[in-house]
Amino acid sequence: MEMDKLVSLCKRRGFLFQSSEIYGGLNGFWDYGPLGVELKRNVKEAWWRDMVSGHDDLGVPAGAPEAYEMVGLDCSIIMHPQVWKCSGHYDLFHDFMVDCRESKKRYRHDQVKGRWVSHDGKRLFVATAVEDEQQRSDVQQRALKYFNLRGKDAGDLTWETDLVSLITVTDLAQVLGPDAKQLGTLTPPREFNLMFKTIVGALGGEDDAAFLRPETAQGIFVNFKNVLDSTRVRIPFGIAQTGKSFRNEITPRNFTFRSREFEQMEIEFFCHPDSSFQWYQYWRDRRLKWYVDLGLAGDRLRLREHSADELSHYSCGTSDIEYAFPFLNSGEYGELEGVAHRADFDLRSHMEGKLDPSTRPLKLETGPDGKPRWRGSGKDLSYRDELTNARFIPHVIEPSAGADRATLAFLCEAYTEDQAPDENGVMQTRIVMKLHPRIAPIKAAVFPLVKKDGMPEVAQRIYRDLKRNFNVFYDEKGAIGRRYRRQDEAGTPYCITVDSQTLQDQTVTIRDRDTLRQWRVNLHDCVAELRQRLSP
RNA sequence: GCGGGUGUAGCUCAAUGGUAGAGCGACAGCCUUCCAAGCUGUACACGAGGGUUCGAUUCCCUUCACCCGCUCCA
Repeated sequence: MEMDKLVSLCKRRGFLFQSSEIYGGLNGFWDYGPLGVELKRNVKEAWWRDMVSGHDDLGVPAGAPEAYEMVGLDCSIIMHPQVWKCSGHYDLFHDFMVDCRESKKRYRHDQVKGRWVSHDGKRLFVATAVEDEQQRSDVQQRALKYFNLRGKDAGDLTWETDLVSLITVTDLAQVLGPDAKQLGTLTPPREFNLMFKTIVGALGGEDDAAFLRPETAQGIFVNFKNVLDSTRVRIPFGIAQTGKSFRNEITPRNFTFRSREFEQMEIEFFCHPDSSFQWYQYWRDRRLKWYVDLGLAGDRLRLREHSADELSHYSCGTSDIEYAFPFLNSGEYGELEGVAHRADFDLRSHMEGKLDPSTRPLKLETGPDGKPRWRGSGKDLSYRDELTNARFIPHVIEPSAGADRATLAFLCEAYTEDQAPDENGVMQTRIVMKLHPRIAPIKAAVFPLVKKDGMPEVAQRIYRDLKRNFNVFYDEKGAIGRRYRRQDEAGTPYCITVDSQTLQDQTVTIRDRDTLRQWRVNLHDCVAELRQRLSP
């Protein structure tokens, strides 16, 4: 499937529009149209129902170590700035970058290392961005090459310093960039604010800076104690939240896949450290199955377990649920959801202060003065087992899904072109969105076969009956075939048609979107018929 | 952020330094007894800003957006 066909259909039928389109659009922002908003709401509602409100707190789900509870939360988008300092986002999202005008490459300012060297009265800083062990040899080779010397002449070079960070260099004109052949090709370091900054208070200045959340998860961690104190939940349990998050992506791309404003569906699942790996496996498999059950079956969906060197030091497992989006190259997958074992990193960070994720066991990150880089809340976020009186900091499993990415994947998977006969029996190309009935924006359309003989009146009564239960659509205009095809493009799974036989025996036809099969049911049974077919 | 490409009606596309045309779609009406192209009619567009010019949708510059590649991000 070519992506532009789907993009065109989304625009044409009102699934997705570019944000602020009449003003030329805004990079990285998208709007959901009348069909799109129904689809995305259905995706979020299916997630909430399947994970939270419909969860059976008493039973042990297949694959789970034991029964568990689920509760929800909806926290503010703007939180105390200290939240992001302790979570690590503040440091991580404020990188300084330098670009190379010659090689067109971009580097993190603090990660570029190099040495001052001089030869024949010329002095320069040879920079490198290769891995630690190879930095010295890379610097030497490139210095020799620059001065047009052979390897055996390495002794002619005068090294003024050992490897130092590019941060220490003020005059970029004397720098040989990591992939450059000429001097002075690096731009001055520029700050990348990956968190959206805003001001709290009408008279606020820089001291009142706050951030739009880059993830919903931190709101759950900072409310962990509130939930414990107000709900009687006991470990193991999960807190779920859906909501908007914001990241100032450098390169928004690929339709809605990488947006600057996006919606997440996240669970933080709190459990005992001893059973955390079993819970990680449960959530990984459970979340994959959710996508399969809603229609993402097949090769385009996969679970990818992160390799050991990809994992954070504190994590003993992370998996991505990925989908082979049509805009990616063959063999490439895009992340729909990450299921991460986060151990006690987050709760401890909000207690003690920002932890250094590269330490094991985790230690507080300290500044140049030896004091904590960012102070935590100082509140006790440990958990006391009321049966054993044991006190511990829970470990966390985090299934973090993108609502817009899931919605986009469902759209991509649903887009189908097949052949269907026209009124003369000639096969015509048909565009049909084969969305799972649970997430389809319109559940059924009701038509009178023709606009006369009392058929519209009967069809309207059926429409009103159904409308109390489902989002259904009534249409009496034009040829019946055209009305069917319109609903195919909207992804409506069923069409109910009143014909002349209805007037005799009170039955109507129901047409299946995917098979084009039709069968008759009594018009009073339409609600029951649909309910049975739309239930999870 | 860099390089390349693209921007004309809701969608897909055309033409032109002298005031834009088609197909599909939409709407109104007619006709239609089950899978889009039967008839009549209607509405709707040169992404934005500036420049050159008597005159710019067309040429130039800037900008915005989208696509491809790199980079980046996770």
